[in-house]
Amino acid sequence: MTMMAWAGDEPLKSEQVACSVNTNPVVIRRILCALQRARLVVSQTGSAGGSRLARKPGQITLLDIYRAVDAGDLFSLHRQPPNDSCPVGMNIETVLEDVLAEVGQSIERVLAKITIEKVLQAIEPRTSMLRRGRKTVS
Amino acid sequence: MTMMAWAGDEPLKSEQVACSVNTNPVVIRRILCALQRARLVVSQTGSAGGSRLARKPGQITLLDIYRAVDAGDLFSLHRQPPNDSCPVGMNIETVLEDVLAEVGQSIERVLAKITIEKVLQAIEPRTSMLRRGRKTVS
DNA sequence: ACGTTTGTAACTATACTTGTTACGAATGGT
DNA sequence: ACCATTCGTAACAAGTATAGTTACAAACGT
Repeated sequence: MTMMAWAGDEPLKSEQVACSVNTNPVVIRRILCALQRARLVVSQTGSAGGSRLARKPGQITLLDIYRAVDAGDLFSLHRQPPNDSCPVGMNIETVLEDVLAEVGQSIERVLAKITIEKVLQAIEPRTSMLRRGRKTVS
Repeated sequence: MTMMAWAGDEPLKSEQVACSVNTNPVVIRRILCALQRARLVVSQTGSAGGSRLARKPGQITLLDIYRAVDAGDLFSLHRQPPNDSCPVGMNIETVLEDVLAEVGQSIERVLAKITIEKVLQAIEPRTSMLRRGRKTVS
């Protein structure tokens, strides 16, 4: 996402992103699809195709991305349900669910505060001189 | 841990805990070992052996447990390092590390507030009448 | 001395993530 | 209209992580 913000209006090919993260283009496209479903990016097929941000970097938070990509099962409890004959196991789940909900909210509050624009600004000092389509600092 | 708090001074066998969570005793013992290294529980071998809490339930927080059990890599970045030829990928890692650190701290603040005693109290209303060694509510 | 329980290693099974290949559909350039 | 290019997606292989299992030595109480 930061790469796309950095690229501005120019659409990025999955190939380019993949190369940057040392992985396969299809892996990137899979993630891009999720981001597209969440209306965070727009993609286009064809020769001049690629993906770019659907909104300004200041309008996209890490929480948006987290929710778009997260399968929802990051925090889960038992894979095996507890034995009903145990009075503690019987009732612990609801308590733990509350805790996990609190943790989840706490995470989301942090992520909601950070926009792609901020991330971009944090790395720009080191990259601005390489940036195409911008006047260099000289 | 809540089971042990519930059991009080009586040491719990890994077999008992395993049965309650529907898993194998060895799985429990593995976790118990980590908790022991963190000085949260004490275990004893032998015929009257088992594990019990090393401190009072009010002195053990979920953060203690989280740190004892957590392998530390719950939040990690790239498994493949980014390609150095990408100016964004080159610098994004430090920024993302900061974000993850913030998220981690946020989680820990939540967990630090919750003690085993609180968890026990939250489930006690439903289990107190079954409790051995306590006078029943009648 | 004996039965019991922990601690730990070694191995298997299962699930999940990532990587890869393949191909149809959409798009823009010529 | 044709063609190279790129996305979207399915199908499959490979790799990784977790959980479960078996086995056995060491520690402990009676």
